[in-house]
Amino acid sequence: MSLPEKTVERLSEYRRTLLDCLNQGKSHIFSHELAALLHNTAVQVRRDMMLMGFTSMQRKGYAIKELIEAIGELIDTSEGLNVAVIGVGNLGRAITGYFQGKRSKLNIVATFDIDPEKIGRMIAGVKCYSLDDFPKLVGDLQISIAILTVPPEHARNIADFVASSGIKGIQNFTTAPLNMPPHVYLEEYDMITSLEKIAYFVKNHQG
Amino acid sequence: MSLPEKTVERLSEYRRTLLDCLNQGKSHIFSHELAALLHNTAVQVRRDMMLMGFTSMQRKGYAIKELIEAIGELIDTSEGLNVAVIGVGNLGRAITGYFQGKRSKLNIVATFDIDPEKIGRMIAGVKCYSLDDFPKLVGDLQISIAILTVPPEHARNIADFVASSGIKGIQNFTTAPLNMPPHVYLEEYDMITSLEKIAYFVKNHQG
DNA sequence: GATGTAATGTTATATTAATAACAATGTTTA
DNA sequence: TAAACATTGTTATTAATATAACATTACATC
Ligand SMILES: NC(=O)c1ccc[n+]([C@@H]2O[C@H](COP(=O)([O-])OP(=O)(O)OC[C@H]3O[C@@H](n4cnc5c(N)ncnc54)[C@H](O)[C@@H]3O)[C@@H](O)[C@H]2O)c1
Ligand SMILES: NC(=O)c1ccc[n+]([C@@H]2O[C@H](COP(=O)([O-])OP(=O)(O)OC[C@H]3O[C@@H](n4cnc5c(N)ncnc54)[C@H](O)[C@@H]3O)[C@@H](O)[C@H]2O)c1
Repeated sequence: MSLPEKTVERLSEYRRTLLDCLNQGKSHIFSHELAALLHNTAVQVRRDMMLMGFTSMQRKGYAIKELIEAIGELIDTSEGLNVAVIGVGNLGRAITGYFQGKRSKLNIVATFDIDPEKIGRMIAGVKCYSLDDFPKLVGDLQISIAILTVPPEHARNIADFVASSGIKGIQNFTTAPLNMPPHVYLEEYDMITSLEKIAYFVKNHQG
Repeated sequence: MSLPEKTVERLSEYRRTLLDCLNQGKSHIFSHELAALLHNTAVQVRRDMMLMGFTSMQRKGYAIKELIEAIGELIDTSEGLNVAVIGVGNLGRAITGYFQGKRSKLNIVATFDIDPEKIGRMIAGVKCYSLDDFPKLVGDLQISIAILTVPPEHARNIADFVASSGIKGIQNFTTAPLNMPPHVYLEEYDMITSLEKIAYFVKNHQG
């Protein structure tokens, strides 16, 4: 009953692009226009619209404002989702800083570390807590998503700990593959692998 | 003729895991052992082995050292591939710093920016050049892959510029979707989209 | 009002990837 | 040596995703 993963990804991208269009004063957009802005195809756009049950003004294209709202209905929760960053090193700091200032329904409300130098301080605009306080703060701050940017050798233990504290989703930037229970939605991004894949296809000159 | 993308990704992960195994003194590994370390299945491992044409010691498992080398044959080039980071902000610095110290066949040999404060200095251990010098340095330093971490509003122009200078692969961390000619292998990772996807599946409680 | 057209919504097909099925092979043990 | 077993390599099936095909709609124009 839920949308395909790839469609959800595209909806997120559609929305961001549509917000730009709205700011430029556009009120409607054709499937092929949106497709061109995102380097995919008009058919794909229309198919995604169909899957989410959104229907156009016949012959006028899709109403941008309404579409943005419809995507929001699917992706956002009314109060927003609170996010924690675990491990405030170089990457964790970059991510935390990046999200500050972006007003969205995803708010980084806390960071966690074990380095006493960092605990208690504001890091990239967000308070850093001891990881020991995580279970308590999950409840207090209504945290539902954790971004994992700790050293890879600790990733598994920390992920298990975090998951057992009631988190619903994890974004793992560590190179250590995780194994989560089914009630925790896990998304992994392995930067090294991603680059090595590029290397492979560059080497085997796919073009 | 070339391997499926997903297989290439897994090969990279296999190799990293296998290196750990080798360090622990293991010489052979069964498909189900490797699978368990990576939370995928033995069948998937064997199928990948088949696709890359690697064959086991019957009943003894796969020879780890040889397998690592075989994966290297596919992914690495003998001299290694040189990489540039374009846009040395928070994310670019984190990535550059991360790759320093990792000895691998992927070397970040230069960074580029337009901020005069940064140009000419060492940033995260690598010299920062003016983007204007990029076409020249691509040749001098044999750069074949660019990591794009510039502000999204400039991403398209810079990507076009970089591609026209002879780069073979681009890793785009910008939220701006790119459109590259077929001889440039493009990999995009959109962190916002990735998180919004988690939000969607958390909200729709897939577990 | 018929005709052409530009766009949509939906069904059908093709591609890609994951999973399952299973025969073949070597190993151990009786 | 035969039977039981563990493990592999490969082929077959299923699932997920993207692409294509096409009938339908609304409107413009003659
Ligand atoms: N920096 C990058 O661009 C990059 C690229 C690819 C992968 N990664 C991965 O991201 C992770 C973080 O990378 P980084 O460069 O930020 O590393 P880092 O060393 O700068 O940061 C790690 C942080 O985690 C903290 N930490 C250590 N143990 C902890 C624990 N038990 N609980 C909570 N916090 C703990 C450390 O105090 C430190 O602040 C690593 O797993 C790395 O493999 C990073
Ligand atoms: N920081 C993150 O964790 C994060 C997360 C998601 C996406 N991103 C994306 O990554 C990109 C970089 O993010 P950041 O947080 O590092 O931003 P940042 O502002 O810290 O860094 C941007 C850098 O690009 C340089 N720059 C600007 N114009 C340039 C040009 N024309 N040529 C070369 N360099 C130029 C700036 O001088 C600066 O050093 C952005 O597109 C952002 O959307 C970052």
